[in-house]
Amino acid sequence: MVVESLLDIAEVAERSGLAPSALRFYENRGLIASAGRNGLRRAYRPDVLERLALIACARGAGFTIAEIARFLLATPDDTKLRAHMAEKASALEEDIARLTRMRDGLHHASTCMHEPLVECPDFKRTFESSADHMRSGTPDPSLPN
Amino acid sequence: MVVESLLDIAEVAERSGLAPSALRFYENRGLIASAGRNGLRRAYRPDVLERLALIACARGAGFTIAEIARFLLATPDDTKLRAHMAEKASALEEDIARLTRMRDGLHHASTCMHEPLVECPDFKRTFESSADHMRSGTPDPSLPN
DNA sequence: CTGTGACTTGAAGCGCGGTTCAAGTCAAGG
DNA sequence: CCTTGACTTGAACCGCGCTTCAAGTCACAG
Repeated sequence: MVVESLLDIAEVAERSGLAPSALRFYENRGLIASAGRNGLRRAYRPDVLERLALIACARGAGFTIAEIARFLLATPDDTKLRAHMAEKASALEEDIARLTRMRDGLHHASTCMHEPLVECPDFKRTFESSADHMRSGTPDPSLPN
Repeated sequence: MVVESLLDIAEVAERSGLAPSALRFYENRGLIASAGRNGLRRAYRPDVLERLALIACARGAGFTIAEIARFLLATPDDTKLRAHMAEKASALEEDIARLTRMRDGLHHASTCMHEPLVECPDFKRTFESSADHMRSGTPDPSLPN
């Protein structure tokens, strides 16, 4: 018999809302580890759920599986990784700003009466700064041929 | 002869920062329209740049190409779509909250001295509410790239 | 007329994040 | 013993958002 306090993969799947295939996939990629087997079945320590919550959040924040794997191995002396994290944090800052603008734009869009919607000046204004970012580094000043 | 004020695909590509292949792809999917040809070459009206900014923003906010296509066809009487937009707006609200939490977590992580980082209680606390969200079952949204 | 060279097309390929599938293994039950 | 049924594996496949490729077409220079 195997230790009792461990969770079967099926149970972890149910409680985490992830498919068993996803759990195996994560294990394969080094995001989680199984603590043993019960016959063929993977058995996980309960704290895997906590880790899965973290992974879900990171995924939601746009991190790739590979990045998350690296972050999970972090130790205090890994200064490179720390720098990387700080970098990511400020990237998130920008993402948050973008999403906020988008939210406001959508909010307006859902009640605006312009036809078509795309031509609504208020709606357009939402994206002015994004357009600026696009124009960074354009050598050509004038339009017509 | 073709109208003069139009932009060649190459110019649009340069000014938008997108690859020509991406522009063709978008056109193929109905996100943008070319206003004519100059020989074989697509010619775009200048306002396509504005639209591309909008598309970039929407993409960044996690909308799929197909969704964006639908949104761009919106008219004021399309109440279904309006509802959909409002829905998306509040989904963004959640995304923003999640990203904010993640940013704070990363911020702390980049200076925390726990070994391993994953065991830091402060860091963990960042994800408590996410864990709750897992138990209530959620069809995980995903962000790009 | 013949390059040249940037475009055109549709189709195939890629990286990501998984899911699905075929085939195999195990523990328990009859 | 044999069956059942949930798991195991590696490999193939999927949808997305493009990119790349092969082959073709065009305008213009010489």
